[in-house]
Amino acid sequence: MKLSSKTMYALRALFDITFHSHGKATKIDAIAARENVPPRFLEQIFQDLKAAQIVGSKRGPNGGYFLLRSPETITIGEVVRAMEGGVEHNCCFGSDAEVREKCKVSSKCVTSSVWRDISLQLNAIMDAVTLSELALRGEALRLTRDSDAGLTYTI
Amino acid sequence: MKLSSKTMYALRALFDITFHSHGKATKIDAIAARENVPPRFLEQIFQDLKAAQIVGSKRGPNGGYFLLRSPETITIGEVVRAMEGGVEHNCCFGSDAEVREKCKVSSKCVTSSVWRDISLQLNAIMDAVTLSELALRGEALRLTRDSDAGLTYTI
DNA sequence: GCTATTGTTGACTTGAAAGGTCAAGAATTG
DNA sequence: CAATTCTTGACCTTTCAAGTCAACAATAGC
Repeated sequence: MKLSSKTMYALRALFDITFHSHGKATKIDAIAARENVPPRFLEQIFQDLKAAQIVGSKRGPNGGYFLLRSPETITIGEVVRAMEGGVEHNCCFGSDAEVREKCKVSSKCVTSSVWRDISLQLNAIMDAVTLSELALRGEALRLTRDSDAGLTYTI
Repeated sequence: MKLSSKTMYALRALFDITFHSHGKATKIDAIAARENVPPRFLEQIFQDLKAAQIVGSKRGPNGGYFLLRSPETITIGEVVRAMEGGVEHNCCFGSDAEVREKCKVSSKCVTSSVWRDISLQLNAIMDAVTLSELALRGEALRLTRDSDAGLTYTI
C-alpha cells in the first residue's frame, strides 16, 4: 500500500511545473535540480506522462515540458493510473473471458469483487484531488515554513 | 495499486475459515486445497496473521487455525495492513525526526501530505468491510451461481 | 509413552520488477 | 552551423515477491 517512487517523482515533478513555471516549458534538468530527482530517471517518467497525454514537450533551446491542460483538470488519480498502470481485475470481474470462465474458486470471486469495490472508491478519492490543489498546499506550506522561523512551539 | 497475492491469499483463506468452518480449527492443507493456494506459502501467511492477532492455532491431530475474534470484528483493512505493512509516511510527516529535519524539498512535503490524506481515507474504506460481509457475499454469489446454471443471457 | 498428525521456525531459491544509468540520434532556435 | 533539449531504446543492479523445503515442537489418542 505505498506508491512507487516513480509515481512520487511524477507527482513532485508535476507539482513543480504547476508551482514554478506558469505555462512556460520547463527543462528536465531544472526540475530534477529543484526537486532532487535523478535526471535520467525523470526523462523516463516524463515519457510516460507524455504518453498519458498529461504533458507536452518542445525540443531545442528553451524547450522542455509543459502541462497539456490546466492544473484544475489534472487529477492525482489520473497521474497514479498513468504511472502504476490501472487496477487489475482478474477472475470473474476481469475483461478476459477465458480467465472468467476458468474461475471456479468462489473465494476468488468474493475477494476480487470486494477489492474491485474498494479500488473504485479509491479512484474516486484520488480523482477528487487536482494539481492546483497541490499548488495551494505548496503555498500554504511555504507560508507556514517562513513564518515559523522564529517561533516557539507550545503544546 | 494492486494487492500482493500474499494479501489476496490471506483474504481468501480468512474467507474460507469464516465460510466453511464454524469456530472449528481448520487445517492448512484443507484450506489450501479448497482455495487452490500453495500450502507452504499459506503456512507463511498464517504466521503473519497469527502475529497480527487475527487467528490462533492449535497443534496436533485435529489442530489447525481459527479466528481469534468474531468475523464481524475483523476488517479487510486490518488484514491488508497486517500483510502489506502499514502505509509509510516519510518526510515531514513521518515519525522519524531525523528524516523530518532533512526534508527541505517542498514538493516532498506537499505530495506526501496529500498521499497521507488519501491513505487515511483508504484505510477508513477498508475498515468498513468485515469478514462477515465477505461471507455474505460468498453466499449471494453461490446462490446466483447455482440458479444461473440453465439460464440464457439476454442483453 | 509411542505414533501419527499438525503447526513452527528459519533458511533457501528463483524470476521479475523497481530503480536507475547511458549513448547516440532527432528537432529546434538563434 | 552550433548549442540546446527532448527521444529512443538498450543496459545494469539491487530488491522483493512468491514459493519451496527440512528439521523440529507440541498434541491427541491409543
